[in-house]
Amino acid sequence: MTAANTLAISTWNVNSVRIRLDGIAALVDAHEPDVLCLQETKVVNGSFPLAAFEALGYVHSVINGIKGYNGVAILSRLPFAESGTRDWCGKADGRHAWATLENGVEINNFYVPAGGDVADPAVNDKFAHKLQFLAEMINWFAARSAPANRLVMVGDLNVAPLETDVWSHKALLKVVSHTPVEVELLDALAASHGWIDTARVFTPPEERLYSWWSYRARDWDTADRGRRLDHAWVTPALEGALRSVETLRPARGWDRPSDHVPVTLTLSP
DNA sequence: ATGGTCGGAAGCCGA
Repeated sequence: MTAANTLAISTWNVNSVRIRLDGIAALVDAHEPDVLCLQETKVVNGSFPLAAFEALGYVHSVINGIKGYNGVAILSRLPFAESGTRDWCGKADGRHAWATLENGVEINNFYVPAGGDVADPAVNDKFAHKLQFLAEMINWFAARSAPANRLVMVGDLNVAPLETDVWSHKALLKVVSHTPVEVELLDALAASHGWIDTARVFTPPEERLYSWWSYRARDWDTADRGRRLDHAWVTPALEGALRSVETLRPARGWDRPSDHVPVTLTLSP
């Protein structure tokens, strides 16, 4: 548990929760999050390794898994006042879970579709799905009550919006995750509810910042061809509560790493 | 240079 009156929330695309339990324990050692928001858990709810999380003190949970791919989960040391899951784009494909803590802070954990390889919705259904998913998020949050609500949104949003969120802006302009149409949708999502991109409060936009490096690189660290796909946003009501955002780059070099690293947001709500 | 490597419902598919 972090110090009194602080709330630490880690988001991590683990690329299989069952194979990443050692890494999760290492993340807990490093950041001592109160709440863990995981994506790509890749396991049905009945086979989720809850006991491993309970042993680390995360006795409260909401999980939304499907067989073999996708899947999200929120594991918490703090109790929930409410929690649930939601389907998007008419698919029960394990991409959203939410939980409201007893202090009223609502945490939304998303796994936005990656979008496939071709950045054209007319020929690539996965890209069309991604754009529709982001559009639904915009409408959903815009229709909610005032941004005075204390909301957190974290997860693998699969979009790197800033030029410094990718290793080469020019080289990735036509690569899914950094195309203008995706970036415009993510910007519209942020604007729709006044969301604050918290990592960029602490790391200036001029500075490169990544959370994902491909498995396919021969030497991910030296090549450093990363992208910032994992995000932690808060509504303006929590702006004054922001304390830190840490991106755990060393996790990419751990044994059996995920291709994403954890991002931990600390608030004094 | 259009490959490369992971993880799972495997021997392919999604990332």
